[in-house]
Amino acid sequence: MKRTIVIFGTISIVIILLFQVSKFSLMNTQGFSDVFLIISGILFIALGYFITKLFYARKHTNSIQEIDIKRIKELNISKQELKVLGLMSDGLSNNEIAETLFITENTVKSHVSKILSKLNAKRRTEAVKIGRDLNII
Amino acid sequence: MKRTIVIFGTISIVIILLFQVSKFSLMNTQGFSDVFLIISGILFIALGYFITKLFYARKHTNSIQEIDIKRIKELNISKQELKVLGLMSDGLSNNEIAETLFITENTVKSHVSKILSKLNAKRRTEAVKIGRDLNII
DNA sequence: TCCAAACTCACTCGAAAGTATGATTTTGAG
DNA sequence: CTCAAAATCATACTTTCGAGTGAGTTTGGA
Repeated sequence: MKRTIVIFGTISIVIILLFQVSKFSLMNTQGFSDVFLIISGILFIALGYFITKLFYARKHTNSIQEIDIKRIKELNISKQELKVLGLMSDGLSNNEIAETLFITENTVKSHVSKILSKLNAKRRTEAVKIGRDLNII
Repeated sequence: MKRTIVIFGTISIVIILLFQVSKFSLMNTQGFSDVFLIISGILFIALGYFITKLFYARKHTNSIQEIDIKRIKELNISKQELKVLGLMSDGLSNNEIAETLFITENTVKSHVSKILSKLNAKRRTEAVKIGRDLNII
């Protein structure tokens, strides 16, 4: 918020200054100067460039997919289930997941089953895909 | 290539036109006009905006991980195997893959087996993970 | 404290997945 | 045209998954 205000304030000031400088230059010079016009144009283009870059940078960092906690809660997926899902997406077998989490394979199986039903998936590969698409993993 | 030339040509023309219009307007008007200056500035800013957006769009599509054809050849993965791998990563079963590609499940199995050995994976989920990491899918 | 949800585990059974081997047909590059 | 690689399919066998059911234990919040 604060940052937004500072940035937009700065931009506004720069624009106003640009216009003022432009006006003075044009008014005080009798012989009109091509060079000035070109410089002025370039400055404005540069301004457009920075503004656009700013917005793009913002959008970009936002789209670097952070895990969607809200959706996890909506789907009623528990902590342990999420861990299991993550290990599934790493390509581990039920047995390997069991060893990683210090639980039995049977327990892993029951977690997996619940994950599949909650994500509406038929297979673990599908669950992983859905999990990825929903930004859950 | 062609597209690049067209785009840059267009931009060049627009810029030149803008400068010409600016010059004429300023020379023919005795009383200097604020309105004109503002419009001119906005136009230039818009130009900067479009140019920047163009470059960003290009960079962006490039950074959206294009498939690494070189590595596919290094790993000696064939076309059909790649298709199968892609369908695996979509969470399809061997049977579904078979129906999608109009081949039998047995054939799919042999493809999958080859993929697993080529990617050094023990399971299809692992193969998918490796494939993703290597930008093969 | 009490309870629902989460976590844990087990057992069975059927369905997928994966291995191994071998054989035939297509295809593409030289 | 030729030949190797790719693609196709099959059969038999093993392993892993996943469904379904049931039940004991933890845990966090009202």
